[in-house]
Amino acid sequence: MQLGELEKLVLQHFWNVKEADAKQVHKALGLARGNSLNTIQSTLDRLFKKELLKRTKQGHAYCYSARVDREGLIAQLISNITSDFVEDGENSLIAAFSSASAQLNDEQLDTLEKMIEKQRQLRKEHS
Amino acid sequence: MQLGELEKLVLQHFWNVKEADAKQVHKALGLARGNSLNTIQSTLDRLFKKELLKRTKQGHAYCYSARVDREGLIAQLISNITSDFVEDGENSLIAAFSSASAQLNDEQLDTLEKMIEKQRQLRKEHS
DNA sequence: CAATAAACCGATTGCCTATCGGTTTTTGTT
DNA sequence: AACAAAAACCGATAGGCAATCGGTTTATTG
Repeated sequence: MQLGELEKLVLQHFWNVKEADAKQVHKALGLARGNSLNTIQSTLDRLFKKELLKRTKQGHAYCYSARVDREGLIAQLISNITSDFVEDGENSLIAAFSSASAQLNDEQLDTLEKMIEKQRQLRKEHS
Repeated sequence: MQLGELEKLVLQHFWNVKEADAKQVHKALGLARGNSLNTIQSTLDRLFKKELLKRTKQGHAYCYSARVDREGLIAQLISNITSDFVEDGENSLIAAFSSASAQLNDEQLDTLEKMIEKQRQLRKEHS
């Protein structure tokens, strides 16, 4: 799945603002870039069709919000882009991690390990 | 950097065969797909320009070989695709790892940790 | 210095994002 | 119910890139 520049901006916006309709997104992003409201609408629609945003009719306008969080999208993008190069189609994310870890130096491996610990910790707290 | 289907196939080929010229790649991949030799040449050239293959004049023909290994390419793709969504421009690979790890379950975190250990082990052996 | 093989150039197609104008549909109001 | 305003929807265009090749130029080699 290919993401254009505007699409990325819009996604980032929805990781900050819970929800918004086309007009609001236009005001927040489009005006500064000189986009028409229509351009914003098309982009929202494309992201909806890609299942990255969800929407509900709120009165007259669609109200959009993120369907995936930042972490989820990143994981999905990694899987997509690397799935052709890794075995284990079941879990191309793990496989990609594994491959990419070869590029890290010792210090970075440490960092990564700490992140794993932090993840585990987060989960304990949440349960 | 966007990779097409044929480009991916060609890259994979060069992770198996050290080096080859256009004619050989054509024989190995192109014929089965019904590609002309020219199509293969264009693709090799595009990959060369993307700095994913290197080449040297060998007699009359260019002899191509991989410029990045599988792990390096995967790491690069991850960095490219995620750099717009992660802080730490210095190290979008680590940042991407960190983000994506939120998507893994406990078992997968274990797996990942074992991979890190394996990496460390490999390095000890190599030194 | 020919003959041949490969590189190089340019054109076309197809797919996708970005971009809008214009038309249709919906909604809230009188 | 009729209408005005707002939003959705449709269709068209432009631009970028991979894929695809035909044809021309250049280079190699006997």
